[in-house]
Amino acid sequence: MSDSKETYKGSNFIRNIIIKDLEEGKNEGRVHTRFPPEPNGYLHIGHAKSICLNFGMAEEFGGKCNLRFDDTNPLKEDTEYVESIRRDVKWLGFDWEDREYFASDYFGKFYEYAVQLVKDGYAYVDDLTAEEIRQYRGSLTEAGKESPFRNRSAEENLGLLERMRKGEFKDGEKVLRAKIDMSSPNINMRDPVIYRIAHAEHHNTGGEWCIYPMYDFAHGLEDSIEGITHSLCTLEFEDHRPLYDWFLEKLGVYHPQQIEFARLNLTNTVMSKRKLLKLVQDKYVNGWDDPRMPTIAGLRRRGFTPESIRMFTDIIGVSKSNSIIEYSLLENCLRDDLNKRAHRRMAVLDPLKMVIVNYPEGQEELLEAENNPENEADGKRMIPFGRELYIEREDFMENPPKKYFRLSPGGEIRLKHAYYVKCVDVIKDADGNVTEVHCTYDPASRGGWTEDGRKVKGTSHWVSAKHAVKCEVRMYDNLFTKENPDDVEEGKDFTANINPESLKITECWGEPALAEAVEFTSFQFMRQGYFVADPDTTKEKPVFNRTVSLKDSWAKEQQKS
RNA sequence: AGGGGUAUAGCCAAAUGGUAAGGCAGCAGUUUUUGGUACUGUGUAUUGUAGGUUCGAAUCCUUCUACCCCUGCCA
Repeated sequence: MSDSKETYKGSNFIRNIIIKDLEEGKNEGRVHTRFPPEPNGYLHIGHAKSICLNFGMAEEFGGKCNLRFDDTNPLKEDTEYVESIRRDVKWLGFDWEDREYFASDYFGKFYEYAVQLVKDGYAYVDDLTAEEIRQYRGSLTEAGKESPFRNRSAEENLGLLERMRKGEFKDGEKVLRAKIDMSSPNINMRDPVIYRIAHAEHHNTGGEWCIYPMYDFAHGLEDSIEGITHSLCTLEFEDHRPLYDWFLEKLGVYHPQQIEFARLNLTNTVMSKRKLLKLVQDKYVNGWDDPRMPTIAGLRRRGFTPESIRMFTDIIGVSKSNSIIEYSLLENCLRDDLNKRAHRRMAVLDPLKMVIVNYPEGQEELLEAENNPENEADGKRMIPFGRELYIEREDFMENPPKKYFRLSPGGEIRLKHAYYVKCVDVIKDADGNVTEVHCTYDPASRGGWTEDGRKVKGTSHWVSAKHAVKCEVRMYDNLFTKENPDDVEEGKDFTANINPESLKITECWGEPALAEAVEFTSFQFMRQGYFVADPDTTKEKPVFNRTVSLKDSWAKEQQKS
């Protein structure tokens, strides 16, 4: 799974650290990572970066990578998300074998740790309200002040904690806090809450608990419990690290090494779970797997392949500087992969009728076409040809500009896999719009080639009018018009930048084989782009999503003038 | 003087004191039965700024600047 992929992998600071650790014999030569999502939303391309990094490092150094659900907040989590996360990680091509864990597996252990902290005088039960705790915390520039409940005895705290656990208090009535330093310049160290009361059903533990650990308490400890050697996380947790270190040290347990890296940002894309949730809930898109979403499920439905996403994460590298990757780089990786694998088909999106005037009426023939010029093993198929065809409207111009080498009056082009045709007449309607082009074909050019070495520069795709199947085509574009979707006027949010033309539903006329397309199969519609059969597809009504267009140097050429 | 980070070409990014890799984009070509693909060539980078140390600095020291993150009983 990693031959050509290797060439994209550059050096990065995390790999360098691991190599050094290995050389120094740390962790008995083990490399053990983990991917720790909270099951409160669908995974997106940013998570893919983390997944590829964590599983990739483990694989590269003969180590292991756990899948662990960080489900410490029952109010936000759901098994629907657990299932989608499993599916997405698997689809990306990674295997956590039997190492699927949940933070909730460790609730008992966390509680013991909390008791130990209380006994050792490192944690206390606080009666302050949430609002009061906030006020007592101080600000970025001012120290906080200590809670009046901060100096309760260990015995009293122990009793209170036990009663919290038994459900004797209401939500928010009390919390357990770490006793650290209310004047620390690092706000995370100002006696952070480590347990809160929530009489809520947990997706995994049901009604067993009514107190739940905070992420900051759980995270370092679960890594410790699992024997994680390299705990890779994003930059915003950098100043939480001293807190994790504090718990680990006070509890005297195994200490994983946390290394922070920069999140992935993409142009014309929002990545935060909050914003993605809003897009789904407010119906700006049709669900988490809408092909315009940067979710793994969305990308999959759009026609992305796991290989292309992995190639992308290899190419972009890993560092600590905030960066924004051009979306086109992702598309490039996709094209690169699909070019090698997608079978070619012909489909006409904007049809113009072509009549081959010297082709006998009623005659039909089958012409041979390779499925993929990049791979002979993909075989061939037969395509019906007849007197009446459809070609792409933009492949004909009555008064062509310079450098245009498609069809024009008197000109000759090649119909891909078929014949050379010469335009002999143009039919128009009353308004002067071209409705048909009449051509003659050269029978000696069968297959799209002649022995006389004649130069025919233009090649058009086509479809037999009689045999073509009508398909629905969903043309997707960026969901946001601006590179930075958050670039909005005062008082507006990112939804103001949603591209009103991010989805255009239209139809195309495809060669007959397209009616048989199986969902999630990608094709290159020749000279157009890559398209994938949507799950909505049926034999009666095939449905394709445009994954990405082909590069179009002619369009670029035209833009210059 | 709150704390923590980051600055290398349009976008990423390597280089750990030895004289600035690579990819993408752009530009110019070659090949081509996809204006696709493939291939070739192509960048005066004052390495954010100003100093310093050194035979030698993107790397070490100091100054300044810009940007990102942190005041959830979210993760």
